[in-house]
Amino acid sequence: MNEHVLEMIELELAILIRRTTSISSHKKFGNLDRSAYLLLHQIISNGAAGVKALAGEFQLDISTVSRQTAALEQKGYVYRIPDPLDGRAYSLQITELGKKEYTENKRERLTRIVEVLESWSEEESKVFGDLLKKFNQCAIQEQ
Amino acid sequence: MNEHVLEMIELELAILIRRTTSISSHKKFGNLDRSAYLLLHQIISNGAAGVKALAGEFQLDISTVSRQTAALEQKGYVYRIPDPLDGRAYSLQITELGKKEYTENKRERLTRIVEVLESWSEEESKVFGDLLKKFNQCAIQEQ
DNA sequence: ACTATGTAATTGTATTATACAACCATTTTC
DNA sequence: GAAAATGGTTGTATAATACAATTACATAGT
Repeated sequence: MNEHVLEMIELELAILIRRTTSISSHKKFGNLDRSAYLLLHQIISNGAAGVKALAGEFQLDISTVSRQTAALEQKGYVYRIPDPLDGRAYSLQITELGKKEYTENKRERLTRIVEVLESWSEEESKVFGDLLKKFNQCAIQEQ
Repeated sequence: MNEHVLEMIELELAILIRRTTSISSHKKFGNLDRSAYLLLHQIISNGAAGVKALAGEFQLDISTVSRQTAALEQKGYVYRIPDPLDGRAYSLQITELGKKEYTENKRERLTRIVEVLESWSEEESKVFGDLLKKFNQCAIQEQ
């Protein structure tokens, strides 16, 4: 593989992440930080899940996700369903309010993306999306 | 623009950033966190620069970069050159040790990228790199 | 059946990256 | 030359995270 291409990917990823994280932390997008947003996404699209499963999904420590989900519950975005087979466990289910907040947030994020991609062709955007998705999938298979 | 494509990009970017930041902070790559790595990159490829310029480049607060560069100096990766025309200012220049550390770190990062892109064609990788770069450029023009 | 060990989750504590505000020392402007 | 602006540092607060200890329940081995 061409070294130059790899270097470009490596550098641009680093830059992307640097810039995006400095925007998103502290000046959080709407009401939800990135963690909260993705937790809600996960619960909405893959159904109720426990803390452990969510932590695994994002490669975060369970304690971190425990606090994050507690915050979501406190805001009324999710609620707990005790696991009928296991007295220790429960799963987190989305509420209407949570769905609303997620959708609102997603709209804001999309607006931002649209601005950035203003000058892109449909084709180019599609390729970019596909490759990002593929990259994420490949990345999770590693490690 | 097709809504579905935008949603995919938005989601995959969020996932990418979530995963990558949880890997890189706390389990930092080698000796350099992402900030330090990009600061060294910037100094190496664009020459000596002051704290303010570096902060602008990464959209970080000056105080943050001041501390980060102080840490780099303390480790011997950069040194200060007082600005001959302005007694308040100076620029940060890379040292041999800094260059070495950067190169070493870059190699580790590349190794990781190579693993992820193992199954990708050269062509696909190139397109991905180009689009990432374009995305970053477009993103900086906004905002 | 009882004890061991394992496991889902929470809570305590420490660290790190960050921002904002106050400040210091110069430089520029009027 | 005084006032305002500027480059940089330091104090302080916050947020996200990890790791360790703990709690409460579950499972396995004898």
